[in-house]
Amino acid sequence: MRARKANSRDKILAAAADVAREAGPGSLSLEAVATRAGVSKGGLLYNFPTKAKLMQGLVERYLKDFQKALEARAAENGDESVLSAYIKLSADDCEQPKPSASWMFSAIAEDPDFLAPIKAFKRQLFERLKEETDALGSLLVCFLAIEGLRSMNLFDSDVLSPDEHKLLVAALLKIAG
Amino acid sequence: MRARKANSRDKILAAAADVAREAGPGSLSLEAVATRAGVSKGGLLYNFPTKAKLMQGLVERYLKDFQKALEARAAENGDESVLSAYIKLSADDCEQPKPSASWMFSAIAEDPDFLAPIKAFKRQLFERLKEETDALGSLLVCFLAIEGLRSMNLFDSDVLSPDEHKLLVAALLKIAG
DNA sequence: TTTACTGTACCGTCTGGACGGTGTTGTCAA
DNA sequence: TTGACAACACCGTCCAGACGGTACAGTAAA
Repeated sequence: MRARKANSRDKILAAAADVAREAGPGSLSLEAVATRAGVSKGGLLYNFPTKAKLMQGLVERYLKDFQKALEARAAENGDESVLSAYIKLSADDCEQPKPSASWMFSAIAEDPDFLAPIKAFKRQLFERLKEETDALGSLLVCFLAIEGLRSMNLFDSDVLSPDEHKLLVAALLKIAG
Repeated sequence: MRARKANSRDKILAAAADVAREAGPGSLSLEAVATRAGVSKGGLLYNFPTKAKLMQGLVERYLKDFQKALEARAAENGDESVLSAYIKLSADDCEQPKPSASWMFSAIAEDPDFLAPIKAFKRQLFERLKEETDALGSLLVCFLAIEGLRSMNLFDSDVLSPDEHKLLVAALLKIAG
């Protein structure tokens, strides 16, 4: 059934992210994912015919979720700018000490091109933010700082204390206006 | 001889970085590195007994070079702050479109712990910068923005135009005071 | 003689993927 | 209504190839 299939796909994608996070990005094997998802290797290959398709699925799901979350934030307070929504969303995302996206490293190791959709999305987001604001300098600083925050979270590099994290977000929101 | 050995080590490390950049971080095999370095596999294993030692060597060389470059920048203009030196150094580093450090992804794939020295160094640098300045908010924004710049360069994500790059650096230097 | 390799042969392990099955579900003619 | 059949979702096994690492014999310079 379609429902059954969709469930399996989601279970598998979640399992892949878990394996990458816990066993390390270099240990993301199909067998490990299958075991983790409670599916046989054959079943995994049925849903994702190749490892490349699995990676692609990971990227697509990530992008879809991110876009949805951003849209929800932006719509939540209609008066607030997209940049503010992006700042707050990223701040929340980066609160978890364990990076939820270490599967990205697996994808890069497999083939750096897998991240192309993410790069494209980011460019698009930047363009959208540029249209929104007239202070390009401030936007650049904010955008890059968020990028830095996400990067640190991804690398599991806990340089900032919680207080500093809050202070940074406040400063960015102030710059964003 | 020591000179001969040291040369071989450097050649091998450079070759490893090249292979990671050109063939992709997931294709960093000992054989590929040996071939690229113009060394036999036996010779490679003579200099780096395991792949882990090779990765470790890569990290150490990177850190040593970075520290030296930063110290040189800071000493160049004695009146200038370390933060300014860090900003300028990073801006220059990130001017090359091709990321010179994609070997980092290979190291992460092998074992995320390989990056521990880099994290420690970054924490240390942050502490040093905190001592230097009294405007913590500004420092946080600058530090994270640089982190974002480096991250984008590492991921080969060319979102910023050269003009925007310059504008950003100027804005950061202004914030840094 | 020691140092710093070269070159080759080889081993054990792991991995992606192909393949042939199996049960369950849906469809449709009789 | 029912029985045949097909599509779906998945299982379990097997295999060729790649990889890290070992072992060892040879060699050329210092």
